Amino acid sequence: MPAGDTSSSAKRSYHHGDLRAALIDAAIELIAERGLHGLSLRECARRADVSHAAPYRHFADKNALLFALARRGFERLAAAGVAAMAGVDDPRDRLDAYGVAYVRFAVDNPVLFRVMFTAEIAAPEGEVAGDEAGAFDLLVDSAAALLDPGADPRDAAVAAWSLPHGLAMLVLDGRIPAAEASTPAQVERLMRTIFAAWRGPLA
Amino acid sequence: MPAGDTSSSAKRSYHHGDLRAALIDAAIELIAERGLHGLSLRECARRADVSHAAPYRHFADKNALLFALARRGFERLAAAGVAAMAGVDDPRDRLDAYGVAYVRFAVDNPVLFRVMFTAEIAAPEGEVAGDEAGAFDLLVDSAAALLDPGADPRDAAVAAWSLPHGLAMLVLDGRIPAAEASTPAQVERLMRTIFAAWRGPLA
DNA sequence: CAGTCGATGTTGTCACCGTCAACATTTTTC
DNA sequence: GAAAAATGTTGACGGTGACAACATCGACTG
Repeated sequence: MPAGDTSSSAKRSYHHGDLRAALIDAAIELIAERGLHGLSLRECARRADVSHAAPYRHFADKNALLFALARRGFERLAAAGVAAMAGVDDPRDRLDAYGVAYVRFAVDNPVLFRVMFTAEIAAPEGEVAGDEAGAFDLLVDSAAALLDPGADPRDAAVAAWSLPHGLAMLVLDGRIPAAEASTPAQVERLMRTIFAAWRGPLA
Repeated sequence: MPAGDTSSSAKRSYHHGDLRAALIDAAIELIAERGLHGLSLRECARRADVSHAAPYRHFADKNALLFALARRGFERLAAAGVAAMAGVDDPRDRLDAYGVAYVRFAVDNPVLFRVMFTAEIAAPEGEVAGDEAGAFDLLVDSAAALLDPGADPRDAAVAAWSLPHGLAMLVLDGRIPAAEASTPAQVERLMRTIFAAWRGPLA
């Protein structure tokens, strides 16, 4: 082979190199462009310069690809939550920071977020979901830190998850009037206002 | 025609009678059985004992059918909210009642609720969405009643919407541990506990 | 270093789907 | 009672998910 040609027009000598990752990236692009129902394995294959059946060497079926997207999303969300709470000691501030990071993640990664919480995406045969449970544990721990030692922190954790989750969903769906949440700055202000108004009762 | 035969096996003399409603019912059934991506116009037609292209006399396309489902959902949700708040005078109790009714509606009508908040379902050409804005106004009014006259009630309304919305979504997605929300009674208790813990700061 | 074998990519195929056009039948309207 | 509008049918087309059979590449093994 004369020279390593990385231009997009060159044929990748039969094997692709990292088709799995290319398919995931193409899927995110496609969903961003055409919506979830506009995703097709064949179009992903086309964008990866590969034949229409090649994806089946990396994903058992379309659902498996979506599951991989969801998993990537949960990993990044968990990382964002941990990062947001790092260095924050006050339990209430920790929950606030988590909530703000949660909504921000959703706004910044609308495709991943929607896929993460799209039902009908089941874990393929051998896979285990685990990641979202981890995120929930993080909430339970933070909620436990600001309740009486004897109280059950799970209800507080559910509340602490429901509010940012609902806000994120409504913003993503455009249900919140545009005047309220059209720019990122407005979204940020909205989040902080709501969380501030809501943090009181958990103590 | 000898006698009015309403049995399912009899052919409805070319015209169906109320195909539009039959298609909507079939769609709800189908989604309940196979999920949103398992919905197909052809299968709906089959279940209505009608040819595969007949639905196009009542819906411009698949999206229009889904939009009709969503609209039915918004109407019923609004009715449930109004009914729940009827006779409740205290503004906080009104918001509580709305929230509980909201989550209950979602749990009782998972198919409608999910379709209502599935993005990518746009209003067909001549249609207007309006219904969800009405639901939002209801929240704003209730929130306004318990704030200082000068304060902007919209943030409170968004919060009052986000919490039940997020809770409903998480329960529907099975994200809340089964031990927390497996039976309707548990869901009801969870809702009331959360709303009770959260109602304080709005005053 | 040759040969084998698993991983990866390709071609071909099938059933199903959304959508349209052309045609048939029924109901309504004048 | 005929014309017109509404409703249902048949047939076709391109796109899709999924599978089977085949081709090629890369890595290990003797």
